[in-house]
Amino acid sequence: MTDLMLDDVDHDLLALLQRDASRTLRDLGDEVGLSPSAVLRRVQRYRSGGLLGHNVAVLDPRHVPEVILSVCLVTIEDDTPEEGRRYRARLLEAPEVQQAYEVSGDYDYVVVLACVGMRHENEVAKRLFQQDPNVKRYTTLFVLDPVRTGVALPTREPPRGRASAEEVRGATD
Amino acid sequence: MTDLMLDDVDHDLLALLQRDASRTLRDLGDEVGLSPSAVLRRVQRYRSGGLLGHNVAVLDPRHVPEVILSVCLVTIEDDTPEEGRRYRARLLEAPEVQQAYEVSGDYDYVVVLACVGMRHENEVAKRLFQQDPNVKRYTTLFVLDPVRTGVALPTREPPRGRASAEEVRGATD
DNA sequence: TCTGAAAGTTTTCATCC
DNA sequence: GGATGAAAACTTTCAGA
Repeated sequence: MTDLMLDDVDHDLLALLQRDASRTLRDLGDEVGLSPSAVLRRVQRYRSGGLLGHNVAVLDPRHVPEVILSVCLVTIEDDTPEEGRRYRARLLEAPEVQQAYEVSGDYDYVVVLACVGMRHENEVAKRLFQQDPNVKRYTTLFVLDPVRTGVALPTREPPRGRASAEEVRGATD
Repeated sequence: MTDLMLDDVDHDLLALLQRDASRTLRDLGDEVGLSPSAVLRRVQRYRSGGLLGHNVAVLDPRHVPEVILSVCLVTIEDDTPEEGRRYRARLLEAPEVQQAYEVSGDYDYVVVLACVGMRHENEVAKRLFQQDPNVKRYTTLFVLDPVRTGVALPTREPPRGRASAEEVRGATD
């Protein structure tokens, strides 16, 4: 799939949608200088190009009772492509894996778990890390404060200067 | 603020909204066995209780040209409450900080950066980590593969069994 | 607290620029 | 590509149970 060509209005729209996807087409159009239907056409283009996925509701982790976030740093035993593929499949099977990244550097995977209560957290960590034949070692960092959570991505390097600082800020500040 | 009381329907609705917040009230109501207006009343309750925040559009990082995700493990110099507060404020000023967690264990903060191109990444890491007076040391783990990204939270411990495995899965699988 | 219907908006699409 | 306007669909409110 070839990358979509994005102009300035596209970058602005994508930043706005990542902050609040519930705004109306008219509202968005007013902000970027387009009619509602022109906004819709662009949004449909992002979707069919695979750039824009679903809209999701964001919960505030501080308001979910007993929620425990933890960051697990994982070193795996056997880094063949095939074993890697299988390990990633096991991670994806677990709904508690909120995020998983294959990384370069001192570890092989960074996995963020979202669990309800310590019992749950331990059970999941045991299954995914302690008992997994492909994990050499791992460390758990428990989250004391989720300073910021979000999945907003910049679509271009922000211009230097204060005016653009808000552009890609996540929705859960 | 006191926690909201959530029944089974609430847990189901919250899981559905975290997967796809664009579904209609009628559609959601059909799935959980309520009328559209009953669903609306519950959603409004989550919002006013602070549990449910904005809806956000999720981009696929693999489709954003030049996007670089990196996980930075940070050890800080001076862990007084006041210095910690100031450091978190500096992190929150940077739009490139997609996620930041204060953690217990081998490091003090885990920071996920989302940047456009290596030049941008280096510039941000220099500012937030190398040049920050409160950072003792840090390591950068570059993301080779974003196996899963998302912010879905479970609101209750999932029952054991295959039926519930999809319940809280993120929207970007 | 729910249902069901009415009123007000929004999304969507055909058409023209 | 974008604007306009009409039709369809959705959200929101409220009366009644």
